[in-house]
Amino acid sequence: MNRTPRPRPTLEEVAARAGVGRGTASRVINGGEKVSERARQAVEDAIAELGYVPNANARALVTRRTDAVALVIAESEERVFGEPFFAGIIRGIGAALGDAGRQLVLLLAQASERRGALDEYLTRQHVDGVLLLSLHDDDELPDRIRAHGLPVVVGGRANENVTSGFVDVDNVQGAGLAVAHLVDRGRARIATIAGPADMVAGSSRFQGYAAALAAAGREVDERLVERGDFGQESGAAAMRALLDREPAVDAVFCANDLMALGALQTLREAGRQVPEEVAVVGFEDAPVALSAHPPLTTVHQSPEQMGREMVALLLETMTDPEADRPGRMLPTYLVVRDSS
Amino acid sequence: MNRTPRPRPTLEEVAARAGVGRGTASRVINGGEKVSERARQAVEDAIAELGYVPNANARALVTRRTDAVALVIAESEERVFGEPFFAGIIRGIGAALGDAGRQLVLLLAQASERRGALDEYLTRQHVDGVLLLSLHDDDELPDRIRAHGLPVVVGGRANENVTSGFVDVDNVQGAGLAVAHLVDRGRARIATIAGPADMVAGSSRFQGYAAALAAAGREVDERLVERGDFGQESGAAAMRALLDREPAVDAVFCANDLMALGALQTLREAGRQVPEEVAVVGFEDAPVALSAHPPLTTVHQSPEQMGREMVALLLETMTDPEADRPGRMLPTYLVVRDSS
DNA sequence: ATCGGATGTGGGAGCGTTCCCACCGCTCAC
DNA sequence: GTGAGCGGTGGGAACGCTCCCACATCCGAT
Repeated sequence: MNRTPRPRPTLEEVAARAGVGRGTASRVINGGEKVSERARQAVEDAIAELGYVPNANARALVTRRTDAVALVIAESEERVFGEPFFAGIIRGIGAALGDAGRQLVLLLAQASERRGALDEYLTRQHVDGVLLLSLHDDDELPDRIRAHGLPVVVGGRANENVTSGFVDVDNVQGAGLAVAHLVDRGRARIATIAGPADMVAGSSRFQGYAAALAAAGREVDERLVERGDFGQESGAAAMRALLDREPAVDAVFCANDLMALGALQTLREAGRQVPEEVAVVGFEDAPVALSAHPPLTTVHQSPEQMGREMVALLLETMTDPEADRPGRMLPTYLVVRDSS
Repeated sequence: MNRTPRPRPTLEEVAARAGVGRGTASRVINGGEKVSERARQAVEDAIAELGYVPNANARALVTRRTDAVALVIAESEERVFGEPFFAGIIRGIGAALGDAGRQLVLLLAQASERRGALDEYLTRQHVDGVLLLSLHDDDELPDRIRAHGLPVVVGGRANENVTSGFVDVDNVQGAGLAVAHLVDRGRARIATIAGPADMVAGSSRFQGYAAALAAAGREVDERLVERGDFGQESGAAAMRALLDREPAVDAVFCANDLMALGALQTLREAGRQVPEEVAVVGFEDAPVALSAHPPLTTVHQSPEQMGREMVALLLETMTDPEADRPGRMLPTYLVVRDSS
């Protein structure tokens, strides 16, 4: 049906039909001030009859804004759709943008060969701002984007010296919480399975571990430190190494839940009781933490709140690009379950 | 630095700098035919010096195309980021669109209250076409979109009588494969744990089950039919019901892998050997199928291919919106592992 | 010489908006 | 009665691009 889709009506046509000028019609559409009730009604009727929809391109051309914000995720589909962290943060972002009357546009920065296309898309005035999610090392994407005058907010810094606005979890504080808890529980030899040193989440959680030990008057014992890659298997391997080297270990703080799961697995295989003989604490409070055996004590972070915070920061930057805004650190808290 | 971000250069400025006309500059940018080497060089230099980037809105305003395609996923973040199916299909779509020089824009149709905003976005000439992913029942979204003259392709029909172009897995054929396999293995009492009757994936897989039994000269025995909701727990419950009612059951075809996992769990608890006493076959070939105990025999479908196919269909529709294009059914094949 | 056809080129028109200014008709104060 | 002020209105200009037509140039064929 309707084989010939007549061209979309323009504002001019709406105005003509309503018997008013183009200006008045425009005013009605844009929350019009100073329009008589009579004119407003006529325009609204005309819009309904014609099925008029404004052309966003024409509008953006003159207003220089699109009311859309891009969320760029620089990870493989596998990771994005694997970690529940992303679901949470996207929910937060979507909700906050919706409240602000803006549309969320999600872009995956998959293969690096496609990076060019992404760049173009962002640069060509399709969106008013960019949220960037990537826990990766030295990505020049944020700088490239900003070079084009687009506001950017990064979620989870890639390295310590980010120049742009960012929102991140306070990793140092969170790790400190976890370790202080283990100290409180009277644990004597508190080990850690740290994350990669070249990721902020890795290095700063280790930093928090060291700080909390220092606060308790202890020192970091290299024999009690192992590193993993945030994967479960690496956690298991690290735990084996720790047990070999230091059988007397009675607690371990893992830089994320997945590695904690691996540690739990190794401990089970080694016949060590958790938490009686060895206490285990994770970081993230991912859903798996709850269903682990035993349920995992872990540092809770809220991806949803992180998303909201990113949006808030971006909106501020958009209204006043000049102000130097500091990054935002989100607090964490400890969820004590049965593994400690 | 650069506190006053001078306005973006326009095409006119590029042309002036290169000492050519606006038309020539435009020609260079758009894969220009009929441009002298000299002019091309001058324009390219000017572009580089000025850091010129075309304004997509201005371009779209006159060309009436944006070279962007939206992928709308009408599911909760939880589901989207839970099922690996989505990761696969998005990879396929992204790759295919990239090959076609188009940008993928992902939109989540989360809370229904936000549906209005989504509608607007799609309608206002931001994208040239829409891919819709939703396995839900009676969604009017596709029709609304099409009413605005936007080409749409739906992935996985919601119901039998879809009017739009769609791409779906051939569920009937796949289920038939699975059941025929069980018949071949000499199974006598082949049960099924079907999906919801109001989803195509549910009803047509059941249909395939019935057809394969008929082909083997058997009839559907209502006592061997249970229904689940595609969740693991529902599969476990259904299996319990089957065992209670018909202890002699020696095979079960599950409408998806997750329910098969649940069934496996129940069988283990009931002390039944798989596959010796009871054979289990799933549908989907999700990653979990491989890591199940025992590894699950299942019907393989390729979400990635489905994504590519959706894009192909959409591109065709975009070049010729008139032609009535039939939906596309993708074939499946059986992956035999240790559970049958 | 003259012409016809490539090959390049410049720039006007127009895409559908918003912005803004000029202007209209009233009312109210003086 | 005059003028200031206000609610309301119409439409020109501009946003930055592509399209297309007119035109200028140069070549080889007649």
